[in-house]
Amino acid sequence: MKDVKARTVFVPPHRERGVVDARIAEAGLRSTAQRSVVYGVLLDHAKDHPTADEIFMQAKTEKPEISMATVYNCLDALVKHHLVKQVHLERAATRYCPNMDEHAHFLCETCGEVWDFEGAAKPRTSGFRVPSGFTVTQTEVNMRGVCPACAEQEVVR
Amino acid sequence: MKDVKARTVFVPPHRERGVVDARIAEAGLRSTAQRSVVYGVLLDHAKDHPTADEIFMQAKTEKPEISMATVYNCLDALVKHHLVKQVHLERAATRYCPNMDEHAHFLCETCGEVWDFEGAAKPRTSGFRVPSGFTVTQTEVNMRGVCPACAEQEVVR
DNA sequence: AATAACATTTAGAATTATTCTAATTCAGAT
DNA sequence: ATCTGAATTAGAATAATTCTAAATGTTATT
Repeated sequence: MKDVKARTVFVPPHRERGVVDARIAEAGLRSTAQRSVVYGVLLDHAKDHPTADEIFMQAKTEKPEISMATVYNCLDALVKHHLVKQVHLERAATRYCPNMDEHAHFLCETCGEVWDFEGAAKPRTSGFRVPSGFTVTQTEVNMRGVCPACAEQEVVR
Repeated sequence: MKDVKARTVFVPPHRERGVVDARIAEAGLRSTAQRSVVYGVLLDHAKDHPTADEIFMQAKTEKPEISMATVYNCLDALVKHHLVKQVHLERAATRYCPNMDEHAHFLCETCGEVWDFEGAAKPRTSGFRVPSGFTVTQTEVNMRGVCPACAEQEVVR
């Protein structure tokens, strides 16, 4: 009874079998089931900038045995191998972002949501005086303000 | 016995009696002894980007009754009134910076120290596509890499 | 296929940072 | 001097993250 008919599930292109694993391997990481799930979850929720806890909960639906410690381990490995960025916007849980293109993060101070703003050339130390002797390997730009939806609410109120 | 001779203590200009309180009041904050100490400590250690805990320990030497909760309250008030910036560089304790001039923060990934890099015009959304409807009130630029001292060590090793 | 060597995962405890609570004290206006 | 709301306090509570030691999985070698 090998070919029980599987329910048809839409698999988005970035989650196709092997694609995620291949990217992990390319980055020089041993690809394990857990890393694959964690990275996959992040790719699915690229716009959401989820926290470790949110990733954990989602990962559990795909792999119920996964533990929180593993989620942290995986995230650390992914960060170290430049597949994922940590985003520190608030005095709250760290968020994770798999979009490695140059972009800024915008935090709406009213609703707490986070957006990506695209832009700019790669090594943007531009505009700042980097003293000689310092090597800059990464730059992060965080903005805060009010998003359109919240601005709308203000007007109504 | 009113005029016991006080030991002569050097008071740096930014800590002169009243100056700190005046700044707090100007910012629209009620000036209390605790806020004054917390802000004063920050001004003394502007280059250190101390954590709440470090500020607490230093503040205690000036005002032993102060509590950690008050340090957090004060810092929140100072941040809200734009006398101090929160700096979120790592997955560690939030740091605080009383330098409100436009500048970037640089974290040395080897030794963990933080520097200020001066620069740039005020509302620097420059280089990023801010979608219409978003209002940006603040921008924070964080860089990471290796500081000169640590680079030196590398070479020697 | 079995083995060795090593990396990864796991559950749960431990630690650290931050927030909350309720009682007390204080600052500024009257 | 008194009043009122805001600020402070100690300590408990919560939340995020790290640590630990045992178990499991992976890869290279036979």
